[in-house]
Amino acid sequence: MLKLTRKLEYALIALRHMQDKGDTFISAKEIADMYLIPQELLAKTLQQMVKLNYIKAAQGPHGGYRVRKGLTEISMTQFMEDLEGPIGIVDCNINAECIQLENCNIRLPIKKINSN
Amino acid sequence: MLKLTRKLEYALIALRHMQDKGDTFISAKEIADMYLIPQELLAKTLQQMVKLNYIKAAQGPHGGYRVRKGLTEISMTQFMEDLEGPIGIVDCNINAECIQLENCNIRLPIKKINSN
DNA sequence: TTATACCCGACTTAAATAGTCGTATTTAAT
DNA sequence: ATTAAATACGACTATTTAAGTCGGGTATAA
Repeated sequence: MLKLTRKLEYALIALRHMQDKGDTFISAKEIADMYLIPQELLAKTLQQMVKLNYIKAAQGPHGGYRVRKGLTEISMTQFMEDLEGPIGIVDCNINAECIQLENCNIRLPIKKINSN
Repeated sequence: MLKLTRKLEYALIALRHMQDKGDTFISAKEIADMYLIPQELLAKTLQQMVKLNYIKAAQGPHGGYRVRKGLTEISMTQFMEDLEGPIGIVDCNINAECIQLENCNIRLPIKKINSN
């Protein structure tokens, strides 16, 4: 069982909920209450999703969030990476600081796996 | 970039090293020194791998570890799960305690993803 | 009998996730 | 104008998980 982070889980729940509601703006509070999610945390996540242009926000009373118009399919992997940063099989390819570059015997195999 | 845990990384390095050495027993210390890995941690991981029957151990002087005879291909996913426990996309299917069972709107979608 | 190495559990430290709080800003409604 | 409901955002704390350490035990070759 690959563990989704809570954040991601909340994001998915909220996203789905918003999709069901169409154009209507839904407040973070409303979603948090409905699914028993910590409101502040959800709010922060939603704000992040706004920046990522997955959803739109409206401020003020009766404000809230709704999915961005034109958003149809979301790639799960993309969504995960957007919210949590890059996912891959070890960062030894990026991390040039690795002290065992010379010795490392798994770089090539890993590289192959990563590109799959 | 999916992050491997260090443990897994160390396990792979060690495994590969042992593969190169064939039948010869290699001590945890030797591997740890060569790849600058914390010895105790590596040792524990190797012990785990023994239990999982990936490798064999020999005690006493000139003892150490070598890959189990007959071990040819290793499934990466299997290996990961063996060392780190089950990997999946959220444990809401297992976790019957979940307080939002009723409301949850992502269970079915997740279920689909998990089985992929 | 000694030194080397595995075995194993308990412990500590460090890092990442999760969650909270305070304050500012926007805006609809009165 | 004022108020109340909402987002925006950064700083903080708490919790959980991963990483690493330590101490005592057992096996065995020399």
